[in-house]
Amino acid sequence: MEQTEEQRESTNNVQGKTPAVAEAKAHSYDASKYERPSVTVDVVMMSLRHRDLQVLLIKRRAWPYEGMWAIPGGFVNIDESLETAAKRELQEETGVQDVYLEQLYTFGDPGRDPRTRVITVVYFALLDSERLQVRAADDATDVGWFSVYGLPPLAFDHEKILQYSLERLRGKLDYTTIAFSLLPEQFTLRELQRVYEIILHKRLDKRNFRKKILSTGILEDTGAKKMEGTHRPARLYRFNPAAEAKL
Amino acid sequence: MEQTEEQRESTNNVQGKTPAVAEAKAHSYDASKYERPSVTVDVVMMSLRHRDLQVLLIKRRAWPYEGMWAIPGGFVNIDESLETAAKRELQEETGVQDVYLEQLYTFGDPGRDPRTRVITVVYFALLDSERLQVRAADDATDVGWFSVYGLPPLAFDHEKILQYSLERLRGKLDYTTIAFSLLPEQFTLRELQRVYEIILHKRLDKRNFRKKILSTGILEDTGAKKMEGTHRPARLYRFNPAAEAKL
DNA sequence: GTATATTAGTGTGTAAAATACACTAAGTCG
DNA sequence: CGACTTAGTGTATTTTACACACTAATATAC
Repeated sequence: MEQTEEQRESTNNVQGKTPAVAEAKAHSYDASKYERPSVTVDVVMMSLRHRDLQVLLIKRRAWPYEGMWAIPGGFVNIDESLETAAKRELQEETGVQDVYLEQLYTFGDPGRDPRTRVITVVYFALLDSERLQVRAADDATDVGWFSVYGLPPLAFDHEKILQYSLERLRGKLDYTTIAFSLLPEQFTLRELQRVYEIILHKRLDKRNFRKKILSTGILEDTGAKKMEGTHRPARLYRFNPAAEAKL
Repeated sequence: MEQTEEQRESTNNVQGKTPAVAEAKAHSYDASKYERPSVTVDVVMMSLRHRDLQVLLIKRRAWPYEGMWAIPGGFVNIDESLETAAKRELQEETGVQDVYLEQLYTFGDPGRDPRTRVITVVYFALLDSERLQVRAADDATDVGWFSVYGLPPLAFDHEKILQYSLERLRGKLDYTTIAFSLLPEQFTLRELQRVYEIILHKRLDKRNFRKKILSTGILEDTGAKKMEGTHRPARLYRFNPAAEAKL
């Protein structure tokens, strides 16, 4: 579970790559032309933790980039879809299922992994902060959550990938319902606003925010209230998928 | 040049796949786990022809989907980047270079090709209509341009891919300068408006359109005029990349 | 039980952007 | 020089975005 995509890869190379090359050469073809790249799936998993947008990273224990942090990933099995592979990664790393998951981009520059040609299809997942707390104690030796606003040095081209993830997330915020996937089923308007503020990394006006969200009809008042702390309790809302189109 | 991605694939399989499987089996591993998928790049090439948004397709000459039309594509060489592979495809099919090119999406469902596992990274290209006319006579036997609004039956999941291409194109129209890549260096405002109208598939108000485009400062008056037909000549503009940010 | 602290919740006026809409200008051709 | 055709222009209206400050409801300390 703490292995990164690239660690597993090297295991694979020993078995998969060499015979193909040998066969190609035996037929006097250009070996490089018929050699197949490895295909992996990396999953950028983001969640809100401690009022911060954080990403799950894994510490590498072998060359290259030994000791650096990396986005978790693994091989795509020959008979599973890319999305299934991504869900499997997600399950292995966080134990969570049924989260928001979308394909982000495919990175495949020949030089990105010094060992062999690796094409990696990157997925992007958003995890409900509440369900995640359960596994917080699991943050043991070499798996960790990091603020996207203060990342450690990253292996491979993973910094670029996280940069791109953040851009995509921001871009989709106001014409999709992506923000809801970071919250539990019921939430207050202030909590929703905080999601937007953390992702956009700027303050929003409370009245305008509420006006805009409520006018779409995408929220449903549960009738319940959330009491925490020594102040007025807040209404709890629920996302109404029926009104999805309105955003 | 008239081969599709999948035709080439079958040639490749004979050489690449078998040895890897044999090796895996010899070690008593699950063969499917270490078998590598093929990776191809498909390129959706769109252009404006005869006041219509058209896409370049290739007719398949072999099983599966024999006789059906498909998006052109080919293998990614082991030492070339995905984008380089896409440019190579583009060059092979149209002879055109320096066009707008972006990565669209990666499709990799195990069942999408009945012969073997193929993961295809799809790129999306927009070609300047003018430069293309030169090669119009080239539309020989099994390469053809088709209106995106009246597609023939397509092989594989290619209809879905074209659908997605069109969505992406529309989505990017008004916050990028993507439309300019469908026009020659100099063009009239009416021609630009026509690009928007054809892509969005609806009429736009002439005055509002001009107001909006000109207010961004993204166009530069060349001073020249375009005279064609028996009516008032139109100003010729040029895209000003310096003002790109303003859209 | 009342004062204090803390967050929830609400409305209005102003500026900017999007939309609807019709006539004059500059060419060609007969 | 009249008829035809496309280029080019402005204004009023509606909609949307933005700026901005007070009251409401709870818990706690005294």
